Amino acid sequence: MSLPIETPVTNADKTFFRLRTDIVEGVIQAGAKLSETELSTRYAVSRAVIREAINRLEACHLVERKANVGAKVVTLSAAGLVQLYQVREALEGMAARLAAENMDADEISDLQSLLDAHSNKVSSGETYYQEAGDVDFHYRIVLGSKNAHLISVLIDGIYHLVRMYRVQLGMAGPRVTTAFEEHSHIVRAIANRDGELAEMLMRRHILYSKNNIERKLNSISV
Amino acid sequence: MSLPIETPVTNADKTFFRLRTDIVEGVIQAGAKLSETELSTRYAVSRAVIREAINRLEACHLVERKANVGAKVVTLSAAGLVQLYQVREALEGMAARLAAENMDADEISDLQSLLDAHSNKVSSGETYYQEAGDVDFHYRIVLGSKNAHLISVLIDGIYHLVRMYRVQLGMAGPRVTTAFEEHSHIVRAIANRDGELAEMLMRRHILYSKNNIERKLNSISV
DNA sequence: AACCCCTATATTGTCGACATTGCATTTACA
DNA sequence: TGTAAATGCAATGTCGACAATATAGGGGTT
Repeated sequence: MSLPIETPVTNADKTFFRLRTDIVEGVIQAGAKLSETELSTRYAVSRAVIREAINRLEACHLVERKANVGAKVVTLSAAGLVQLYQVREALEGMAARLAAENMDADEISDLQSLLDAHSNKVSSGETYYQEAGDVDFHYRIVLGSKNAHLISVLIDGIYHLVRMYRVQLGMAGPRVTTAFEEHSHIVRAIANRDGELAEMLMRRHILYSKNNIERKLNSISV
Repeated sequence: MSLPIETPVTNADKTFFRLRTDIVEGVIQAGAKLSETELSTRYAVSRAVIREAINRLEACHLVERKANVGAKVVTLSAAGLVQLYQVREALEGMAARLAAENMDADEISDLQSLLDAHSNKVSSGETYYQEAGDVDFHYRIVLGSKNAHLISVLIDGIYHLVRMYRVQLGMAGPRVTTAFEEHSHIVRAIANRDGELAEMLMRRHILYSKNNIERKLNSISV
């Protein structure tokens, strides 16, 4: 996959990435307190490095901080999930519209062949690739919008939270075939340079996705 | 006005707010380099405080940072403005939709009376109050969405950048009466609990606003 | 004269120590 | 006995010093 890899250069970068994956994957529990001193000994770096990492985690809404008290990992809730998907709907809808206007031809054909590849994997029953494929698809459209703000908010922020919900609710690969068809229709709209339709389809796609994960969440807890 | 005021508690908070206003108001020029040592002497705080402030400024897209090199204030451009307003359109459109669903009755009547007050000020020719009134209106709708992500991204991030464009392009009070009518229609849609219409109207309102400021920008530079 | 390498300097990254704040336990008083 | 002030502790906030890195300038070579 041709996704731009984030390359950590400084120690604070590495610590930030480690902490982020640990939080998203649930190694550090949701709602847990992040003690600066404890983390600095655990990761063998100074408290300044930990502080910078925590500040960045706060910026992407994975932890909440209170002055003179400390930082906590965010807690997952049904309300939070709904709000998250509302923002996704707005932003990714716009991203699809802009992608229809701004992606160049070879990017679109790449996207189409990506979809074909996924089609093969799915029909051969590879459940592993499902989430990766979904993520890959959405990434390309967001990047195709060529809008730096959109890209930053979604890829650096929201997607990590979305993944945190997915992982911690144990969503392996739901509604595969239907989602695949929705992806197809979106790509077709983009190829036709129909931004308005692309936005509509993307918003519905995310709405369905939200309803699905929400149902799962309600069936598990409370 | 009943806007929630950010209260700085720590030294890093104060420094962050000071730096932010200095950047938005143009006291620190767009594109200027932010030297940690220089700022620490200028503001009489340690470099750690400055670093934390700069990190937060980076999080809200007011400065850009490169590892082992330093931080620069963002530069304003026509393309950047367009992208910013595309995000605004998506997010505030959704905010208006959610406000129509989630604001309670007294919040809506407050919003209505706010609009009436502005109407008086505008017809009496107070140009000063125009931007404050506009900001106040948009703030209330965003807060009325009751969506924490939406609120955070817009109020903590995007609005400061928008204001930076306004201030540095010398936009005093453009298209007052037309904007006021647009506000009226949006409030009416919200009062009727018509989220779909509220979103449409808000998106158009922001589109018009973008076209206006864009025209101004093109007439000044290049 | 043009190019490359090397060195000097200034800036950022990292660290450990100290100051200050919040919280829990204890103690004094009504 | 219940409440409230006082105290001790642990965590965060802040600081100055040291280490690592990038950039600019000079010197040497072809």
